[in-house]
Amino acid sequence: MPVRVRFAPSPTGFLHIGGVRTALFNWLFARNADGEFLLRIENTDRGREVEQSVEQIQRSLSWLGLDWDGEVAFQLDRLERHQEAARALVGEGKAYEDEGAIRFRMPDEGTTSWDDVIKGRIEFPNEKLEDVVLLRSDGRPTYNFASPLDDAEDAITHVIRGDDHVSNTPKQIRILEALGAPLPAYAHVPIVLGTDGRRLSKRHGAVSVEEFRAEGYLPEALMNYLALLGWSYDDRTELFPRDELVRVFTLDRVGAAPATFDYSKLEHLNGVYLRALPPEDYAHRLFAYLRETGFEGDEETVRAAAPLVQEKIARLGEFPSFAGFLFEPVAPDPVLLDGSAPVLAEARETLAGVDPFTAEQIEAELRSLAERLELKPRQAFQPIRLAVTGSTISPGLFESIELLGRDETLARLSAASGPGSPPDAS
RNA sequence: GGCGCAUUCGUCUAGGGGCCUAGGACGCCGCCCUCUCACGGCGGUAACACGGGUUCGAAUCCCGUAUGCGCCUCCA
Repeated sequence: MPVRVRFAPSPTGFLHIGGVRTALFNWLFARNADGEFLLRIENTDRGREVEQSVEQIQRSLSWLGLDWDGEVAFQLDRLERHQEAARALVGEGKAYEDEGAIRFRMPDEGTTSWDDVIKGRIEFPNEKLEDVVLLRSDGRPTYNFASPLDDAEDAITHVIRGDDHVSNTPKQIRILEALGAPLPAYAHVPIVLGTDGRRLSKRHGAVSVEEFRAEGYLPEALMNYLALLGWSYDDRTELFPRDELVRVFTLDRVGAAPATFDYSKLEHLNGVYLRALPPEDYAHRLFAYLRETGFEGDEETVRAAAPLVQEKIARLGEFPSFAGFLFEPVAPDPVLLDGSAPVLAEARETLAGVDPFTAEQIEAELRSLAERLELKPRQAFQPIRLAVTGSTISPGLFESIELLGRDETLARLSAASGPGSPPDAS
């Protein structure tokens, strides 16, 4: 029997990073087995439905490269079949009417159990299973009825979902049995916690895929990180390109304990992916990202600056604060510039005569200038960096100067060394 | 409260009776490289929740306790 899994979010908001990980595990499992990955929207609670969320969910999955098979399904579209099934159960005495709603008759004795692919054997005493509502009085099915029914109809072989569904599972198993439907395998993946040890929520900084995207994370890095949250291949391998992940992923290596989301590790991994990009790709993706976020620098300069920042930043979103000086005027802190006027004036003079105006030539001449002035390289270069880039942190100084161009560089040096700059120039 | 699940460095994890004086990664600290920041290199800090068993031997098996999380909705 071919593997068939589904990701079944409710359209109650954006795709949360914990949900994405569940989707990822489903997708990896399906692709690894050459099976199918379906997307089903569980919208039986119309009241909580959030507009645009279905589009957003699809956009987030697509961005991450989690492609689904077939059309997106909507639970409510199968309303008739749900009602039919409920009526049949009532007819067989397995369910009964209760003030307009239909309830399922759960067994009172014995236990219901299954071998969870991730958590092992789980057993529930039947006396704890209440008679769940199948159909609300308005005729709409509830989640615990619609979900297993749809799974059966879609021939889902493995239900891979968050472990907050563990206690629903025995109920769904009983319903499926009453329906005479085959049981899928269940794999309950632990939830993702925020840094405060609580379930990840909006309190924890970025949690939606869109936010990570906006901050300049690469989808492949996020995927790699998410895969490592609760799953591991061995005791040392951490870098998994997408295809490799698909090849080696197995459910039995998913851990049973909840994991805490670690932003700094994600950032580290993102930096690794960013640095590994071929320079052309890097420039291209950097520019595409900046455009998306509304940054208005010209493409030529962005592309030229790309190699200067590739080794330096871990998120594309750091670009503006790091290389923004190439696109807009700077305002260096006069206090930090105090006493630097002489060096800056000398540098200005030197740079006025550098020819050709290349990083290599600029470096050579500024170094000899430092020597002449008997200054250590950093003593000479730091004020220049400040004057030219407006910050004590910047890409390589000489490359930056070359890119900025001679005129602008000289102007900035003048401005920083000119009268009125140092408060106590007299 | 009931039921369920979980519990190895701060975090993600390796580990499935002797290979563990517990390995890797992120973070953190120090040193080196160095025009700043990063990268890179080297070194360091740091964990088997607790208590009982089982066994010649337990991080690994069993029981209990504690703690955390989840569910207990005509939510999903």
